[in-house]
Amino acid sequence: MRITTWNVNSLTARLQHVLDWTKANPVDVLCLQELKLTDDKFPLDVLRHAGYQHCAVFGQKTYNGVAVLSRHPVREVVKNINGFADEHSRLLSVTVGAPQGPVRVVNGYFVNGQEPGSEKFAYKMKWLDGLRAHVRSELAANEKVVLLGDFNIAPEDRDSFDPDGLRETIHHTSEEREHFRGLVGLGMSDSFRMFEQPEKSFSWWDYRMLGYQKNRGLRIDHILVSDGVKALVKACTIDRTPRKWEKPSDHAPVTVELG
DNA sequence: ATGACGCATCGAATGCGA
Repeated sequence: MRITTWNVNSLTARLQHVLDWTKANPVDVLCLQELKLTDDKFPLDVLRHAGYQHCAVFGQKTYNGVAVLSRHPVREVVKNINGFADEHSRLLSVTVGAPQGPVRVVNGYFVNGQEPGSEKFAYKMKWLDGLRAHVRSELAANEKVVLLGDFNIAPEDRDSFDPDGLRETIHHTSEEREHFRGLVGLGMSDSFRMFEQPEKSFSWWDYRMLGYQKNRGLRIDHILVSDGVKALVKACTIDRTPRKWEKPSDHAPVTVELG
């Protein structure tokens, strides 16, 4: 069973990439972020035809928007963070009826935050407070929990192409990293770091100034797993292939394989 | 400090991303 997270930066602009990628990589569950479309514009029929019979969608016009595409039934769909009023569509929690037993999948498009000290950064911190409480309750209620998505946090220096030059800038601040460790502290593991990985492994590269060609990137897309999932994890990989295609998303898909 | 690139918005210039 494979579960993938991919920030597509507009599903409308990236639909063909999603179809091409899933044809080559028919993962069981595909979690998307930054749909940038409303629910009524979601290409449900096309994705069903591609094998994703069970879709949960939480869209928004122009910005944000998340979805879970699944080959197995999904149930108990929850939009956004319980008890946290939010104008944005950023979090979608579903239970996937997997062959190995139910897996609670929490798909997030975390707040960017723009700049430390800004209002948007304060919103990011509040959102992360709410998320931690949300994940704590999911862990209390479910043995198998997967928290994945675009975290907009580079957890460690090795997750950035320029950790010294970018120290305490957005995605690199101590507060953001403390929040990442807080999520891990609830009893979750960064599946990517369970395995030996190439140096300078990133999941996002700036469109500008040949960011991808120079591998000036960040690892900000993550898959965290609860202890009940950890024992099943066989691999976690970033697929840079679609980043080389014409008109790519600036993010690459990240996939965890469960045995 | 600014812009660089891409996407969305009713039609051009701007906001936003990371």
